Amino acid sequence: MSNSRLYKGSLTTIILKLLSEHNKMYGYEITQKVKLLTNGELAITEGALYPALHKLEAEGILEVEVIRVDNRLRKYYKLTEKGTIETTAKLAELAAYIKNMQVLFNPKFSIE
Amino acid sequence: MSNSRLYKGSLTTIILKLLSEHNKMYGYEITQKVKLLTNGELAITEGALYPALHKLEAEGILEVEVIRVDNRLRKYYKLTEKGTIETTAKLAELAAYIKNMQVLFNPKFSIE
DNA sequence: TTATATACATAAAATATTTATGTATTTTTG
DNA sequence: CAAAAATACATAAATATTTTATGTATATAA
Repeated sequence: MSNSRLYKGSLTTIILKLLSEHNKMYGYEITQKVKLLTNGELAITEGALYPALHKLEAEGILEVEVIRVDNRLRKYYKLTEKGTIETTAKLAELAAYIKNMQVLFNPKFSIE
Repeated sequence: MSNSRLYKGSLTTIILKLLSEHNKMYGYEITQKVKLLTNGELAITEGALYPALHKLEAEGILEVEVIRVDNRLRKYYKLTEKGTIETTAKLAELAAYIKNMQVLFNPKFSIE
């Protein structure tokens, strides 16, 4: 996911956000969408993505639908009801993270 | 560091940024400063902090000065010349991370 | 026809962090 | 005054996430 360690911990949030916007997506599609949106700067590795999707499915956050297209399999994932709630929570966490990084990196001047 | 996984990978960047502003700080002081700035939302655990400081010292990014205050030890860390360069790189990485999260999530956020 | 793109998968290794301890001194509180 | 909390360091086992390295197979582009 880029040589920067900052992305660690962001993968689940990114997946859920994309699925909240696109209704259903399959794994490969997610990698391409992220690459496209970030101009190739962020490339999700398959070794990280697929286990993450399987975990979210096992937790009941995503549900899967397998479709055969041109003799190749696609596993479409979409948010469950629980997943929609979880996405809201993850977005709140991201907002809190950003807020805290903001105060750490844009410190207002202090008297000492 | 909070129950949110998003902070994973941010610790080194936070340490370097604080040291670039405060010249020298000791470990416990860093934990308190972060807690104060984030209103207690982000608490750096000692189990994460001390190994991170030792690693940065071993890499020549930080140098240490041990001082005895009231019969208790303090290990003051400050950026080396290499550490100052590394901090610039880390801040650039943070800017890139934020830019990419921005296009993925569209929040308003800037370092400057 | 060969390389690349599409599409999934897993396992070993690396990395970072949490959780759980540990030591020891100083300060605050009941 | 005794107990608890705060200050200040440290490490080790467990956990979680990601990278790196493979693997399978089909479709399309060069």
